[in-house]
Amino acid sequence: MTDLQKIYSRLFDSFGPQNWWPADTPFEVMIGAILTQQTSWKNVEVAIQNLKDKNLLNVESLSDIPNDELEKEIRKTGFYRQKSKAVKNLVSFLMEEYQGDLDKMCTEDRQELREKLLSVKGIGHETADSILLYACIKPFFVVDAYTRRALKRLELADTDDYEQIRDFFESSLPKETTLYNEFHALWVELGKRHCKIKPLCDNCPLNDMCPHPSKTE
DNA sequence: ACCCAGGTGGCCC
DNA sequence: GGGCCACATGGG
Repeated sequence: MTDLQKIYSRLFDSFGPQNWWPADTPFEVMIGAILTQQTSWKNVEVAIQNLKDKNLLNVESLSDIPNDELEKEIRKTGFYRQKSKAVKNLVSFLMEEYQGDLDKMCTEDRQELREKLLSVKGIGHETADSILLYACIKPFFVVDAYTRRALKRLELADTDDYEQIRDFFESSLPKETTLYNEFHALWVELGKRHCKIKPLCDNCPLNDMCPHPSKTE
């Protein structure tokens, strides 16, 4: 059993299945992925509900809505001017490349699709991979800040580079979307429980795996 | 009055 | 290829 498989087992046994992404449709996943950038999910839920209440959570409406009106709906998620532009950029991309058809987007070659998503302004590595994994169900491992900090803490990775860490996961684990899905969600759950600082936390399922569990800086 | 949150892009060297 | 920085609201 590899270190990563062991960690996954510990997290799964402690926190249980996370059943991500919390959304009703793949389109909702994509918009949520942008809105949750550097923002707690609680605030994103409000914004998503605002959009749903006004029947704005679809490609056509978000294509037509003026930027300042969209900003109002998503204000609570922070960085709302940037995120509003990112959402508009994404729906423009969807319309131009796939006539607004998400299924069409997801049938494209996975590497090419990733490159295209990354070329959309406002969509970076994590957002692109979140869309690929949770909206298109393609095996890309999503790496977030929690994951990087924990890997470094556990001395399993000596880099901060996103692509290297993603490659580490993808080459160490079976290429299963359900595994990638749960694993990333479990890292986030670990982070939410404040297991990100040294020592990871009280009752953290990974504490005894830390190289220096009682080191005091 | 801090610090952090399921990041990203634009600079600079 | 890194190291800063602005971006913005809400909750502890």
